[in-house]
Formats: sequence, structure tokens, C-alpha cells
Amino acid sequence: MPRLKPDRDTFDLGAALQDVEIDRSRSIGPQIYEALRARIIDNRFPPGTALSESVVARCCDISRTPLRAAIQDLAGEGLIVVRPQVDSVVAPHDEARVREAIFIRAAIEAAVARRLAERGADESRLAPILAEQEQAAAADDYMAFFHADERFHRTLAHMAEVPNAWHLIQSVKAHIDRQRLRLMSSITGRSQRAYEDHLNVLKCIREGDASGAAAQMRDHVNSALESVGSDGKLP
Amino acid sequence: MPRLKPDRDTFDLGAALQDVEIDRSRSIGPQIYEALRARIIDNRFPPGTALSESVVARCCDISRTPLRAAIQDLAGEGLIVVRPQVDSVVAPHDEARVREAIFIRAAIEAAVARRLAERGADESRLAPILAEQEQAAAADDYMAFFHADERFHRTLAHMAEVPNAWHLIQSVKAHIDRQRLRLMSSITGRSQRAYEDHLNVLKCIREGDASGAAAQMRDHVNSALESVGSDGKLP
DNA sequence: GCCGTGAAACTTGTATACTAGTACATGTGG
DNA sequence: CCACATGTACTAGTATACAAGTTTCACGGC
Repeated sequence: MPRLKPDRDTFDLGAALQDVEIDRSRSIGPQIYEALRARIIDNRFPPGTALSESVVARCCDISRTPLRAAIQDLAGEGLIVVRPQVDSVVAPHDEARVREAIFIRAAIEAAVARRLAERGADESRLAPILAEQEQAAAADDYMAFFHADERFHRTLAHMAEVPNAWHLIQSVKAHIDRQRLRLMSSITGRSQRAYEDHLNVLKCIREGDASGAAAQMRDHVNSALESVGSDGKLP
Repeated sequence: MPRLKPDRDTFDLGAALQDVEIDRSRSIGPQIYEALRARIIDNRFPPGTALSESVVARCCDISRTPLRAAIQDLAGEGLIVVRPQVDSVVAPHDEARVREAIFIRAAIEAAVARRLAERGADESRLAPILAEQEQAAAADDYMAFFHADERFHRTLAHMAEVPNAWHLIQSVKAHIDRQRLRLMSSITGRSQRAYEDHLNVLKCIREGDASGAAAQMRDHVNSALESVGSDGKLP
């Protein structure tokens, strides 16, 4: 007797996908990419979730072709693990990978801070962002601070004239954010400290202290390490 | 009267593609990706070369599907520029992008050197590579040195336990290498200096001088800047 | 001669059918 | 009861047909 889909774990996937809205007047690929990526990062798709191409495509009422493109990109970022002829699942949480992501981000952003200190930076673009951060930190509005923080770092990268560096950072930042959003608890109250870190980095940049700016930024990014397991290998 | 392909610039493309061998027993996507990537980096596909999906697919006797996957990856690395509904061409030479690639690589590799200096490193894995480099530098065998250099840096990344960092470096390194291979002339005799740079980095690592190791590695990678236009913007 | 119009020959994007490979469950022989 | 074939229902990889958009060039009106 043929068994057709015991509804084992497909059900919740359809639920998590039901609110994806595809604008058929634009390219589908990038849209479904963003939709899946957001759901992986905020853990609506827990690690191990099977993302069968046929199932997801049917749920979103699209064909497999643009979906495959999205999955391929996500696999390139390490957010999805594709086992040929077997399955494609959301990548498991990997503390080593998160630590590595923090390492890479710290390296690049420290270099950005160093360059800004060496070349000088026009802080006018940062003022409104800093104001927003101060307010969000005082109100302990985490999501507001989160977005302002993103803009702060992105703006620094653009001021240093390394836009592609920011693109790279975004790809590794996905792993950091996924971890961050997984254990929301350990976050409360950190906004204030992050805000002060930003001020310290800017102080060094203003004074032309290249090594200091790099070190401050490195420490700032590395402070994310406190959330992840200290230094233990994976079991 | 219908005009069927005036053979304007398709001809040389077929020539440059005639020696791509596809192993049908393995996945086609990664193979065609590597084939195209190699040809872009060594400038067999000059900037601006149109890589029409239909044409390339027919030349290689494959379908558009795996080819699209390869092109999408190359576009993600910035080696191909895809204009939707128009064309896909090999990305133009972009000095700003090359400088940025060097910046990113220097940032990450400096951090790798710093970490190795802090944690200590087992140099036994590096000894044979260094020996090979010394020999290649003495003989001025550039390609041999090139490959040994690649292994040297990759091994450092693995010793620092950041394998994904090496993957990122590879993607930005493509732009550096493409530039390097374009103006081969400015390279002769550099092997000796690069070899000495490596020794200096290792010396700092051995002595546990973290800041020194990072600075040495940064300067070493940044020496590639001497080949590219000094600091001028693109015209 | 010049300019607007439109059809045709491209391009990439999307949908779907088919291929080939894996895993698991089921049944069979020991 | 267990080991082992075997078939079935999946998976991702590939090929191909079709759709939608862009560029180009020829043609006709002015």
C-alpha cells in the first residue's frame, strides 16, 4: 500500500512559509532568497529543517528553478547544507563557525577602523545614527538598536570606501545573528555597552589613533564571543 | 532576410572553450564553474567577453541549467556581471575593486598571523613549503612559487583553525590574481622578496609578537598594491 | 535625409519533464 | 530471529520548452 506523505514534518514548514509574498512583476530568485534567509537567521527554520525543493516550491507557488538559485546562494553562505541526491537542510548550529565568523568580522572591521583613523572621517553621517542608538539603548529597545547598529557598521565600511567588504561581512554576520537571535536572553542590557564601544572607536578615529581604533573595534566585535561557548570544541 | 550569427565575436569564445573536458559521471555545475573561473582569472576571457548562456552551453555540450549555476556563483564573486534580460559579460578590470580585495585579504591574513603568534604554531607543516619557495625563488620559477605561496597562506589559515576564512580569501584573491596575471611583467624578481616576507612573519609568530606578525603580514599582502595604480580613482 | 515605429533576433528568467542516485521499508531466505 | 536482497518513494541534478524583456535594424512617413 503506497503511503503518501504521513505529514510528519512538512506541516510546520508550510505554516512558516505561508506568509511569503512573491511579487510576480520582479525576479523571483532574490525574493525567495531573502525570505528563506530571514527565516533561517531568526530561527523560524530551526537547524535541520528539511527544505525539499519540490515542497518549498509548491508552498510558495513557484517553480524549482528560482528556488534552486536561492538555495545555492544560501549553501554558499553556509546557511544550508546540500547533500546531493539526498536532501537540503538548514545548517546545524556550529559554535566553531560562529567564532570563526566573529573572527573574520573583527578582522575586517578593525581594518576599516584603522583606515578611517589614518585617512580621517567625516562624522556627520554618523551623528544621526549615534543619536538613534543612544535613544534605543536608553529605552532598551533591542530591535531598534539592532538596526541602527547595522547601519553604523555599514556606514563605516562605506566611508572607508570598501563596499564589497560590507557585503562579505553581511554573509558571515548571518551566522552571528542567527546565534544572537537564538539566545535572546543573554542580550538584554548590552545595547548600552555597544553604544559606548562605538563612541570609543570614533574617539580613536577622531584622534588619528590607527592602532587604537583597530583594537577598539576588534574588542567590540569580539565581545560577541561572550555569548557563544567560551572556547570548547563541539561535542 | 534573417541574419544568423555574423560570427562577430563568438568565434574566439568557442576556441577558448574547446578544451573544456566535462566528466559526465560527476556533477557538471562545479566543473564548468572551475573551467570558466580559471579562464577569467588568467585573462583567456578578457573583460567584456560576452558569455551567452546558450552559446557557452552549446560549446561545452551541456544544458543551460548547470551553466547558469556556475555563472550565478561567478557573478556572486564579482567576476561576471549579469544584466537581466540583456547579457552576461566578464567583469571589467576595476582597480578600486582590486585595491579593496587586497585590503580585505590583508585584514584577514593579518588577523590570522596575529592569532598564530598569540596561540603558538607548529611550524613543521610549513617547512617543506618554505623549502619549495626558497628553491622556486632562487630559480625565478614564478608559477612554482605562485602555487607554493598559495599553499603557504592556506596552511596558515588552517593552522589558525579558520578554514572558511581561507574560502573567503580565495574569492577576493581571484580579483588580485587576475590583475597579477594581466601584468606579468611587473612580477619578475618578486618571489625572493615574498619569500623573505614569509620568513619575517614566521619570525614574529615564533617570538609571540602578535602585533608584529599582523603588521608584517599586512605589509606583505599590501605589497601587491605596488602593481596596481597607486591611488588614483578610475577614469 | 531624418526620425519615429515596429518586427525580429537576441538576451536572461521561469516552468516543467526527465534522469539518476539515495534511503528506507518490506518481504524473503537462511 | 536475523541477514540480506529488492522495490518504492523520495531526493537533487539535468535537459528542454516557454515566457518576458531588451536591443537593433530595417522600413515607411515626413
